[in-house]
Amino acid sequence: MTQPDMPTPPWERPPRRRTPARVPLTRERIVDAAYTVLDREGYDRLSMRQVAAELGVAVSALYVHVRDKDELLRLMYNRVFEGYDLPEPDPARWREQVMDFARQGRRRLLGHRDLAKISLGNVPFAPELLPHVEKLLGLFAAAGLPRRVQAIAGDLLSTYIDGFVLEESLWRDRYPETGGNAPEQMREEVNDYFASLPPDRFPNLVALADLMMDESNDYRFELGVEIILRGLASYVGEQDPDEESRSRR
Amino acid sequence: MTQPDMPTPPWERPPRRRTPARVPLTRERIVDAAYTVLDREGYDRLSMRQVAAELGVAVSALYVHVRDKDELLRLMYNRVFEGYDLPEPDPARWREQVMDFARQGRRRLLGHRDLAKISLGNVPFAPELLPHVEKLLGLFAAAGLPRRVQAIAGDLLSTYIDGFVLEESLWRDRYPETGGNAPEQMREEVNDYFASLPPDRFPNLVALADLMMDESNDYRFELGVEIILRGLASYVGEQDPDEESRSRR
DNA sequence: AGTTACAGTGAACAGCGTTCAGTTCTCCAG
DNA sequence: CTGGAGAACTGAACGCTGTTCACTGTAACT
Repeated sequence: MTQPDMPTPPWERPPRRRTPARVPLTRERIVDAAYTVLDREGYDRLSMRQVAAELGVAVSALYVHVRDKDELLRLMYNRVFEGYDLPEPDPARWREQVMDFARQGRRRLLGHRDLAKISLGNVPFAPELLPHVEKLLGLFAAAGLPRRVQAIAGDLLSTYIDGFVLEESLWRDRYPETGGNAPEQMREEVNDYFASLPPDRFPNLVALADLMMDESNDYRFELGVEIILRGLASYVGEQDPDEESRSRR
Repeated sequence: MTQPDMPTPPWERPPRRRTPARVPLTRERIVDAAYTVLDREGYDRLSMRQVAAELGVAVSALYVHVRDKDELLRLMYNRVFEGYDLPEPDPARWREQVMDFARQGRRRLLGHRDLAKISLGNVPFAPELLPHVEKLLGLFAAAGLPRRVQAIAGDLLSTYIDGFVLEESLWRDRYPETGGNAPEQMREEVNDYFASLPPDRFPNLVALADLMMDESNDYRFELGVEIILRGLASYVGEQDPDEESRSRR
């Protein structure tokens, strides 16, 4: 050990500890590993044991850093929003800005297998996520929406995004193999199925058979967002809807 | 035992077999039991073993009637729509009719604990459910919506309903005990939390604190549906949106 | 140098979905 | 009434799962 009264010569123990021999486990590393397992195995096979194995560590070691699997899933969820940078609200362009938010959200959820399943099980009220909620609300406020509409618009939009992506991944799960042209084949089969229904009992389904499973998820997604946007826009400048019923209570 | 050579008196064994001693297991009875377990234990504790125990039967007996747990969940999901009776489409009242569908959907999902979780994991394309999809589409067709909007409107609406109810139940799960006034207390706590945020960093959240967790889920739900309805209504009579981009492909 | 604090270990527990070789029961043909 | 076919159901087992706990080894501080 070093003498207390002598300065330590620099070559002796250069930094006090160069490499901690064992890389210490951290929440970050655990979440990283969890994402690796998620992408490789999918949500149903995402288990504490798999995550531990990915890190070359005993299962119980995880529980030192993470209360339980639920907390791990919450930590994974929080990361979905990392690096989301919403622009300053521009009242003139709020619709494009919200559409952009939606597109970005979908892209992030599609970035990891089954991530939508995790997202739907959580409410974005973790402290780390509040800045993002705040910014989205800012967009709606700038648009001039009534307060009550502002308060619900974020929910409505996020629910749609999560639900849409979840449905995308459900279809993917049902047609897992079949090589590269799986989505194409799936679309064809489903459309054929709808088209083959008895037209007297299912006139509308038959008539829309070609559109139920559109060739472009992107288009269907954006049309959905557009419908919501038009609904929101119809409230611009209005009084809080049903305001009097509130003061009546 | 009855004597072999004597005619059986009618009161002895009136029909050849009165009660089959063991009530035969059927899909119906299994789904019934599954709902009982779901209501009592919740989705996470809904297991094949619990269902079997509920029926007083070995686990493996279930697998004679049901391929796997996934199929059981699908059967449970199908029952959500049982007895849904949509009215004949009335073009003049399509908005009320759709709102009614939404209200009915939410009420059904709220009818059993965690049912929304099951609903979100399924697409309503089982043969038994197609009549309901057909009828909903009929409403949109009668409204005079463009075909592509018709094709997506059902998805949009169902996703919203499922997502909204799921979120309701997530909040319920987080505040399970605390007696009768749990929702009231929860609302207060959450609102206070939002109101206590630093106003310079979260101006919008603070400003909307009183509305984020409204006193009335009913009101928030219907406002969401109303937004969607207004968005849909804005398309009435329009050409298929982006139609030319489709023919361009 | 000895002590303290703790990250990480390995075994264990209870419960899960699913399978399968057997047993039991029902019903029909002879 | 008997015998047998076939379905319905059982019990045990396999390999998973989340979580806990007494333990070991290492690092840091006095």
